[in-house]
Amino acid sequence: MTRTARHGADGPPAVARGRRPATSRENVARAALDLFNRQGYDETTVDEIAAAVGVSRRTFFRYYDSKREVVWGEFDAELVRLEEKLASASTDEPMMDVLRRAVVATNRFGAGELDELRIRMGLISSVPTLVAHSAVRYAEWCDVVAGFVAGRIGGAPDDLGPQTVARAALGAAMAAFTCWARYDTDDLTGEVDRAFRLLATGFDEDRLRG
Amino acid sequence: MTRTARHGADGPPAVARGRRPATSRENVARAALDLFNRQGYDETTVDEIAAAVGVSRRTFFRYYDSKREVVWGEFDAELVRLEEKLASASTDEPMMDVLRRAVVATNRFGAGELDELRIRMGLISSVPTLVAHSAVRYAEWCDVVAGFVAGRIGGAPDDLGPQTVARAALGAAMAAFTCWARYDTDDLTGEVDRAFRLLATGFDEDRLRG
DNA sequence: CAATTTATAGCACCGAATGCCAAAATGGAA
DNA sequence: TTCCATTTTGGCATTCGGTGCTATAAATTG
Repeated sequence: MTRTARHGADGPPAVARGRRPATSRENVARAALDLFNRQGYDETTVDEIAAAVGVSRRTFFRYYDSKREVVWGEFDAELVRLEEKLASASTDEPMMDVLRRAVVATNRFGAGELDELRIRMGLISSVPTLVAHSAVRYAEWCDVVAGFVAGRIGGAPDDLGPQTVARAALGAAMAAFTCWARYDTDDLTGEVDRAFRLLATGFDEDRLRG
Repeated sequence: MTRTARHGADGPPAVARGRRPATSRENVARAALDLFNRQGYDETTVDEIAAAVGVSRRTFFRYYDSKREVVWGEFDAELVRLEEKLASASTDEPMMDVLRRAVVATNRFGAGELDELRIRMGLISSVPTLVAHSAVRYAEWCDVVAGFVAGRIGGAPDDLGPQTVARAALGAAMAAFTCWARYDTDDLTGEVDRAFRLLATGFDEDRLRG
């Protein structure tokens, strides 16, 4: 991260020296998502976003490293929360239960955030460029889960066991998210919960039908 | 696919009219992989690949739609084989057993192919651009599996059940592949088999340790 | 006012990718 | 052989995302 203190979450407020920022990450994201939503992701150029915000193209790239990153918002923070939940869980609770509850917990959103989240997830799961980029972001998510699993069963996070669990868990989470984003169900956490319960039963065919 | 008959697999041989191709997909792939392997993917420009093959940059893009596609070789054909295996399986055999055996079967490679495959998989799982693109390719794989699962348990391929199984299965396959590509084990199918058995037992903790 | 700090704008540049058109190379028919 | 249809190639212009560099604008502090 080469981002300045202004964009980060930590550090003292540090009274504003120097020139004031012309906008904010939130502002840029709002303008960009609005354009993506109206005219499509690929049909929206960085120049247009910058113009909509009222800054230069070069400045856009100081707020977001790339056009695709805009859609991901503050995903980093969610990763940290997941890691904390997993680390603080009781070692008595079965591994897959801990995992399910942690993923469910990190994906609770207020009613006000759901609309924007649905737009974001709809884009991420349908625009090829963003589908592609999601693999990079989700790899970080996988690393967190693999680390947790390795801690539980022993061995390295890169071993087959932890890797299989982590990537399969990611698959379950992605399935829940895309189903939620596409259909009208408001119950995101419910979908996540169901997906992880299916996963933990080894995809029992009767349960899948039920 | 806007590719000409020459590159496709079907249609009559159709005696060569017109100008002869200056090279072939295989040729381009060999030259490209060699360069990727020696100097890195990002450090290799399309111009270099084209020069190595002895064609123009523009012609390179007639053999492969993009630089990243080169690494994927003839992945399409493998998809077709997977679909056939799944469709021809006995309906008596448990779903997850069918799936495991089909994936194992479509990933048997001769000793001569393994070295190149390891290079391909090493790139796919380590170069960010290719990690990203893998999501697009693997989405097609998921569609095949989700279709199979939906056929077994009823409902639409887009429903939560089939999507969860398909994406989790993909995760297991990816875990097996990356572990195989990184370590020295020559037993690719063994890794795939193990990953899918873990998946089908719901990640039993004892089995994971064993 | 001057010095320092921070953010911005603008420019040049690179590489991937696409559309377009002319030229080369081949086989077949007149 | 000559002409034509066919197919591939090559080169050019263009678009777009992304990066490095530099000058400048705006703000606080002394």
